[in-house]
Amino acid sequence: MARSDTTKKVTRIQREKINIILEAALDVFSNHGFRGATIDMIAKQASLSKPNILYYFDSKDDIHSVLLSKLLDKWLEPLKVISANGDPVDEICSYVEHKLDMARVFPRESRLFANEILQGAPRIIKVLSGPLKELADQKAEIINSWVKSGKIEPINPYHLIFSIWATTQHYADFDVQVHAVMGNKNSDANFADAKSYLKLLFTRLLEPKVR
Amino acid sequence: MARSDTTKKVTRIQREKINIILEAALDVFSNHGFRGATIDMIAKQASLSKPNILYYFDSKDDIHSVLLSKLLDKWLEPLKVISANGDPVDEICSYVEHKLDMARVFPRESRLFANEILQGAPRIIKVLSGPLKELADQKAEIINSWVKSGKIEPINPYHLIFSIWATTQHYADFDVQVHAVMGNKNSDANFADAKSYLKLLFTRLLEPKVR
DNA sequence: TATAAAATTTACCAAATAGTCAATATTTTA
DNA sequence: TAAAATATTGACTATTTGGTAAATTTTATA
Repeated sequence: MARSDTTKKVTRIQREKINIILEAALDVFSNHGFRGATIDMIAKQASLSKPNILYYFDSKDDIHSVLLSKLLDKWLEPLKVISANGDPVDEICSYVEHKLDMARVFPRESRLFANEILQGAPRIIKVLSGPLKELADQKAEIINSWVKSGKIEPINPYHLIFSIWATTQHYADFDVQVHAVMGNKNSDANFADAKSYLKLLFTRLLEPKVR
Repeated sequence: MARSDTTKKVTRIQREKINIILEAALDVFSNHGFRGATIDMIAKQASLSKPNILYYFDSKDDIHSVLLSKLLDKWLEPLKVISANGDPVDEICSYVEHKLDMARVFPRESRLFANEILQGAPRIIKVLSGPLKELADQKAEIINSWVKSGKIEPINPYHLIFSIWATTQHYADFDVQVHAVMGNKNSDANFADAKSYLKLLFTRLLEPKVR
């Protein structure tokens, strides 16, 4: 059991070192995947010794789980914000914007998540088919109600959600490819372009046509 | 050097075993990533002994490179088909359809590619910034010409391409998440729904508006 | 400031894993 | 069918890696 797990109060050093380790581990896990990462790599990145890392965390798995569970809250949050009351196209576009900002600001978290899903999501499959599914179901219902009331064009709400996830996370998960294709262009300008493109994409899809 | 590398002619057994090994390796690499895969796993999947695998391939890296280079041809091909002469919306929709079919029929290849990109594309970065970029540039030019001639609405062609890649490959790379959210629904029906959704998405984006 | 608690390190171990090699078995061919 | 070429395997090595234990150093506290 790691030192920090005891019921005793957390010291200043524990707080600091745990943060340093998690920060380093996020770097390493997001760039190499779980199996590609080693405790030594994390230790080097954190400028700590390997046994010192294992003084704060039980195991490599332990560090990874802590990162994943911290991530999940952050990851599901933007979807929760979608409200049945707002203007449908605005609500969806805000969601797209929010998700793209996350990809820009938290690319490591996005890749950590992508790595986990790609390997079959062994550690978070229950969250996916539990809380995530419930949240998606709930928002799909809202979207369906917008369709029924004619506020947006008829679409499959689940595939709408998937396409938002896919297009936004792409800029974090596949950024190497994006940069290779776009050349050495300014990354911020690139994100700005992506944002207006995606807002257009989803606006055109949803905006009710004049009949 | 692997037996099969010599200049002598390839025997029946070599041809068969190499295929068996590559097939098994595709399974293992696509599900576990390069570092997560072991030669023992590939050997077990192929029903061969580990030294026997290494009789046909120099190393784990060697197997992986062969898979990657086989994949790249297949992966770039659909984009090549886009022609300046066809109807723009049809051309793009055919491409979307083609890419989605690839995700359905070759999910392992898609995940192999995704794994490689996620880890920074160390082995294929040159292909991305070389042939892939050139191909994308070429097709972007075609798309721009469509915009100029008013055949499609103005959009950034690179982000259009990215969004097609992202939305189609999502169904292979993130299929665990897709299935978790969609429940135990029939996978074929799911792909059919995705296809009509995506065709709608890109048609609405591109179709010139009546003015 | 002396003592207790916390933090860190050095030196390990055991398991996993990539890859080798020589011996053996099988297949092809002259 | 005998010899040559090819294919397969068991036993092995070296390295990497997750993790441990005990000794030492640093920090907090009475």
